Amino acid sequence: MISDQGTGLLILALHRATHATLGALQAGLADLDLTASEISALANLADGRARSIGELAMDTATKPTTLTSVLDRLVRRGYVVRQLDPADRRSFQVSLTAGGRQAAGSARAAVGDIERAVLATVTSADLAGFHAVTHAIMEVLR
Amino acid sequence: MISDQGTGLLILALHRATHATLGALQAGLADLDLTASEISALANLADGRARSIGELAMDTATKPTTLTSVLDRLVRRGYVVRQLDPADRRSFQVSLTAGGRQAAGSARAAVGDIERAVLATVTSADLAGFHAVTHAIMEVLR
DNA sequence: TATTGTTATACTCTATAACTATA
DNA sequence: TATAGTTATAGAGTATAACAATA
Repeated sequence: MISDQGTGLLILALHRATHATLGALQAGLADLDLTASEISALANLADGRARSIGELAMDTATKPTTLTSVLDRLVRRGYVVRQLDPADRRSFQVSLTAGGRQAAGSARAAVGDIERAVLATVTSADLAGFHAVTHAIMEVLR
Repeated sequence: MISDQGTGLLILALHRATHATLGALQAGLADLDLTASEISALANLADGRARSIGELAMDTATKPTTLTSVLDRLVRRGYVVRQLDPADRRSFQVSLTAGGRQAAGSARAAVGDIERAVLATVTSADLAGFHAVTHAIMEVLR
């Protein structure tokens, strides 16, 4: 049943779910000692595609200035590398190292574990609706 | 179309949408000079119901220790009050002041503005699906 | 001139552990 | 003993503005 018509409950539910998943991910990946932002960066990079800082900032909905320190830590731990983009030497291409691929795999797996548990209890129409709403949010705020 | 089956894309989409709305809310409420956590606390209290710190922590999916400083600032600005719960004097009842009701109303309105724009572009089945998924997330992580 | 990303700075968010008061 | 919330502490997230290098 639909009970909110612009009351803000949709956004509050969104935020609650996000906070809850971030907390669970940090707990589930406690042995890797990763912060929420580090998990988010790794989970996004887990597809193996190299990205500029700006692209990664868009993917994680953060700002480049935030990513600087997140990436500094991931570089220090040997999980990612920054390589100058030959095509635009103002910009870096960020990619995973071999060790980083393993950590990113764990992050993506932990995210996937939560997701599978959720998918087991909703219909595919529900899932499609969820994606439609999050997509609409990004469009509205674009 | 449904393209993810436990790949983690659902959770990544959730986090992106949250970050995007928090950024937009802070920008839209710039004249009130509120942080994301303050907006979240006010938006939750906007229904007028007094809550214990623990309840508010559950509503916002944060920890009581985080709320201490958030509430300190809101108290200092005259938006909320902490009153000892006579029924359990270890605990506080947090509620809005008159000024706080106004600020909370603005926060809830800003949240509602985004929500209405989103609702205008999705079906009610999509919305129901969204709620089913966020609810399932909270259940899975409970 | 505009853009990419970093640096510097100043707050805010967050967790853990220790603590106080109450149950 | 257990629970509600605060305090202390330390590290991480965030924004803004200034900056360097490149386009």
